[in-house]
Amino acid sequence: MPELPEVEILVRHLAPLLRGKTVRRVDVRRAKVIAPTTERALSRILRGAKFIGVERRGKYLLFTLRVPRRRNPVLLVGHLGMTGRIYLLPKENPLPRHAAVVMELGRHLFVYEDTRYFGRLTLDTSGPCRLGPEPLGREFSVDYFADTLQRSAQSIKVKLLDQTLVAGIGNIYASEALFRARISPKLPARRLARKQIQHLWEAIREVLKEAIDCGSTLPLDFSGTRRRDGLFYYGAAGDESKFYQERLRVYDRGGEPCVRCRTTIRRVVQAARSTYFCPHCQR
DNA sequence: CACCATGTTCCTTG
DNA sequence: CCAAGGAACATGGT
Repeated sequence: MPELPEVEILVRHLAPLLRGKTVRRVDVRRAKVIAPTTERALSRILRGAKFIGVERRGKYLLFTLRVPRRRNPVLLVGHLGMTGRIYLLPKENPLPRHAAVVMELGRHLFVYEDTRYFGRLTLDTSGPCRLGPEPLGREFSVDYFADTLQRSAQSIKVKLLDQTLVAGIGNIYASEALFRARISPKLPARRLARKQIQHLWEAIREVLKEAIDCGSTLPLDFSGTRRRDGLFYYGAAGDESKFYQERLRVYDRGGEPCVRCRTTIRRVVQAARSTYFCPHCQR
């Protein structure tokens, strides 16, 4: 899935394109992704609604729309799961096989496609309501981070994936941040020293900021017409994503030498997910 | 066929 | 009650 940086880049891309556009028609092709909203309800509320803005919260996309004859704007919540994509497609182009929700907007279609259908595009706001603070925001202080970590026996890697602790870190950036901070992913959260917590806090912010900077300087193509799909994250096709992948220091580098000490990078499984780390640099 | 995959939620076990 | 681990969700790539 896109983690925080990928969603941030997508939101920045979509915001100016969507602002002022009116939804003419809503086509739900996979009911699961709008649950618990029904197709009737989604269609009734969104038809005639106009996009005001798009924001990101953690890994969620928040679309705000003004609805005719309604006081308050409506919030449409998106989450890309592992394989979700959102882009505008010229009307004459064929729809992708796994188009889950399609909205007609003038000459373009708003397409939410998702091969595995793990993501969401819904009126249900409970997802983003459960999130912890933004890692790049004011609320995410070192003190808050330390207080929360001291109360958990969970391994620090698994803890970083807890979206109620801090929102937006996923499997890739959890490994990357721990490598940067030189902390073992297996260390129980409560056993981190204050200095390590400070380092990890900085590493998280640096890793995320650098990924956003990287994405915002690349010439991304969001057209969705194969090849480069605009999502520059790990696993995407195209030269840009290769360039991006090279920036990851440990993720998916099991068996390769550590860039700092040449020790072989190890892959371990924690909470059923892969973790990559350098057993020498990270103790 | 085997195993792996950017995420979240739910269930079981201890 | 809580934490931890695993399965489920669904599809595709290697």
